[in-house]
Amino acid sequence: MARIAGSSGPRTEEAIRRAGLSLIATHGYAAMSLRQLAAEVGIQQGSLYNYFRNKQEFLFDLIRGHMLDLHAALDAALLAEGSAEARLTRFTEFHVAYHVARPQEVFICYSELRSLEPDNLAAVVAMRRDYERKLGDILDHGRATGEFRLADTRMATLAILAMLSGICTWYKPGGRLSTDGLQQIFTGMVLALAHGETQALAHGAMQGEVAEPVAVPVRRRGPLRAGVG
Amino acid sequence: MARIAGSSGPRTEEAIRRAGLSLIATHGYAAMSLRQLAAEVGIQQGSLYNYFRNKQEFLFDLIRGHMLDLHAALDAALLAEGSAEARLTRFTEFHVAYHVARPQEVFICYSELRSLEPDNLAAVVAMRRDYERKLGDILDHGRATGEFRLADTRMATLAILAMLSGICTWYKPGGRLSTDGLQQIFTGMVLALAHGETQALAHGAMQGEVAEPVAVPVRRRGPLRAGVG
Amino acid sequence: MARIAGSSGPRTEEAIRRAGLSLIATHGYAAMSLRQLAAEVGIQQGSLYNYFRNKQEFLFDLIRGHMLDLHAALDAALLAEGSAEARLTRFTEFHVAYHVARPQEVFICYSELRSLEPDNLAAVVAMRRDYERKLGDILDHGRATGEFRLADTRMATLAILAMLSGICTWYKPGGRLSTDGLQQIFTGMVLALAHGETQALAHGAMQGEVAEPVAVPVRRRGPLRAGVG
Amino acid sequence: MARIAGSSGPRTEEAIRRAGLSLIATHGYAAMSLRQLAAEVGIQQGSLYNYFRNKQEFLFDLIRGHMLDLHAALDAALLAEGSAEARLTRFTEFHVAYHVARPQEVFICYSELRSLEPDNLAAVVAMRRDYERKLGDILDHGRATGEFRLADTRMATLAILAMLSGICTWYKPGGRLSTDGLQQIFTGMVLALAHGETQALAHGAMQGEVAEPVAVPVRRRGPLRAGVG
DNA sequence: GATGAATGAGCATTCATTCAT
DNA sequence: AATGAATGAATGCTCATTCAT
Repeated sequence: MARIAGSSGPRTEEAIRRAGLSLIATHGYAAMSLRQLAAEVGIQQGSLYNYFRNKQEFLFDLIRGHMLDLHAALDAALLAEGSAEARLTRFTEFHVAYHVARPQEVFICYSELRSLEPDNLAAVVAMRRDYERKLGDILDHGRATGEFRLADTRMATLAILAMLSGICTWYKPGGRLSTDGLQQIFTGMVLALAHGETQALAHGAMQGEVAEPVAVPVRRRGPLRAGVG
Repeated sequence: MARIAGSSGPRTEEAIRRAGLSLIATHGYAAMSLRQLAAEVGIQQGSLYNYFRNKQEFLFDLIRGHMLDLHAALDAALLAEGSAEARLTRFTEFHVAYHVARPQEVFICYSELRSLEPDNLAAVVAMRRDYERKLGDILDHGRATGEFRLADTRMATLAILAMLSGICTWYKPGGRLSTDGLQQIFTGMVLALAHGETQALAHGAMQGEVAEPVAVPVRRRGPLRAGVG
Repeated sequence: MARIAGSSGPRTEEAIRRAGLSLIATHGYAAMSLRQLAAEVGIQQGSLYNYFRNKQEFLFDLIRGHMLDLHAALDAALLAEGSAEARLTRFTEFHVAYHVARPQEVFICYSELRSLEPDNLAAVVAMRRDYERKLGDILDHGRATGEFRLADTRMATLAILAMLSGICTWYKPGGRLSTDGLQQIFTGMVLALAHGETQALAHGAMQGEVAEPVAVPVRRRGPLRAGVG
Repeated sequence: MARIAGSSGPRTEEAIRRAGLSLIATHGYAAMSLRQLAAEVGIQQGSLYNYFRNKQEFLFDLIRGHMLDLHAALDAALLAEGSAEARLTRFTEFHVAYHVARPQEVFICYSELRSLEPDNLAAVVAMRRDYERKLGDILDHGRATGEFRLADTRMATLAILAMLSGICTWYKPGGRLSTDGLQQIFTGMVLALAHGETQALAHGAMQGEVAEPVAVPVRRRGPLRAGVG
């Protein structure tokens, strides 16, 4: 009943954020119940509503908060001027480090966009577009200076981001590779991608001429329920 | 009551699969209700159970069916022998074509793994690992023959798959680029990545020596509910 | 689980309506929980939603259904032509009989208007206005023919309806007076009211001149919590 | 935290009473939440409990307080002796004036009786019966002196109170009629009702003999959910 | 006198699922 | 193969109330 001795708003709030992050990353927003969340935190369900107005707002706060942090950290990392290559390296190292440091937040920022209501989604998508643009600017600049040879910088932007962001789907702390190791390997791949396209395109074109078209079955055969009538 | 004139199993089954695919891709498995699904198909909720034993089995059937198709189609595409480069090109073209042709199925195969119950998950993960291995083998082979210069073929496997699979998150039919165009651009990037690593690693190493460590904020400041308390 | 042998939609629906009517009349719409309603009917809460879309719709259906009945029955009762006095007698007898026959429905039609959402409220208020107009027309007609002497037919309409409708707040079947008795007594009062105004107005005016103004305290003194500080 | 500069008990108490009155009159006791009440007053929910022990006590205080005022004011209004007719006129003028002056309090005294717990209800019902008796005594006295011709003074008491109390359901300040106007019109109707019954009864009896019985449908036909199967 | 954080029960509503018809 | 009525548990959320500060 009533306020528990020693209870304190900020502590509870932090616990809610942490538990929510973990539950959403594990089960997904729709599958996480506020009962679970409250239990994880060790409070009653109703008490959650001292910290957010509803479940959707909670999700939005988590995602928006993370995006703000991400932007601020990226801006700090890119502060120092340099060549496009230097900047791309910087970007990659930053992105890898960030994904390794906060994989859950990063993950839900991708996976739970669909759970955002239209207005909230619009706000987040705008922030994401800004982030993409920062990478896109580096690539455009590098192509202009001749440092990079890219057929399509928009595609390259999306490809690099997908490649780097994939890290958070399989990275586990204490794995085979350290953050440093990951940074080096991924920087290598990103720079190769950015530099080498001319040569690669040649290959691609060559192949394109000779290759038979790839067959993609449009429909599966057989009943939905395998093994049943 | 009872069977409506003209109703027919196979037609209904196909409608259920199609509607389910679309609903799960849009809202997610947990957020899709069987009410919605039945309404979309134009039948009563109870009738769905003539086509699957429960919601989980429905999801598993969709994912498993797709994985079977994917493997069969990939094997067909890779039948012709060739250099590692030729095979990587083939793989990339296939993967892009498949993702463009069936983006929803591909998408839920990634996004709804967490909604699978343990046994079902294990089965799907095994199939996915097979798929990854097929790409991994190409990369390993190419490195052995000296065609590719890759620091870490496992990382490269994951990176390439992430890059290519990202397509289904933004691809819309009728966009700026045709399937052909996408295939060429992505083949270019993948080959560049596979070929160019040595040179790139040099850059990475150079940067690595000088660069200040990237700062990643571990915690956000400020209250959960922005603008309040 | 599932359908109980012998269960049947129409029977359940009727039971829900009857139980709902009684619960709303007794406790009020806001204070009636759907748990209570389901328990009264002997089904699970969720099953209620086979019969209405939500609580508000249930209330609206009850009220609207009753209003439709009321209008149909009044029209039938007033079919026979006659003098204004005959019609007013008919109206009164009908209204009393109806209130005595279905006191709960009548009661919630007055008391739960405030629980209706704006659109539903508008629909009901329109029907009520029609009903009032039917009485108003009788009074206007009677004043035009000289049968009635009324200072203000609108006020008389409201006064007569309030007087008659009050019956459902205290009427209990099996009380001192039969329906017939009530009809006669209330017809007498209504006709007296309608006929006698001239004479009465004279009194009113006389009193009005001499009477001291009535003092109405605008505010109570003393603390809210009697007996506490 | 703690006490805000300038806050003061009596001012807050008055604000709570006023806001509560308005909220209960508008939405009903059960539908008014203490959240709403606190928000209206501009304090936190918990602070309300400095002014009442619980929600029920708050309602009871409002109703009881109003009934005390009502009695005191009526007694003052009826102090002067006079004929039954003079006293009935006085009563009517007073009742109308009071309802016009404090429509919300009057309204909840009728509409929220059902929300009172048994003991509180008993106390209020007793006060109300006293009030009715004061009118009943006037009518009985008038019938004894031959001033009034009433078939049933108990019914007349209830009818007159219902008629007059109905005012608070439609009265809006600034309407077509002033308080004076309303007093005159309603006094006219009440006196007509009290005087005229003999003549009216004759009519009623006449009608009663000839009239066909009024048909009251006991049950509505058709489904609960209009327009659906 | 007021706050803010908490409680625990209760709310209307939705869920996947069942099964007699 | 389909329906419609049912279940029982769960959902997100609100409620009146408490009390250390």
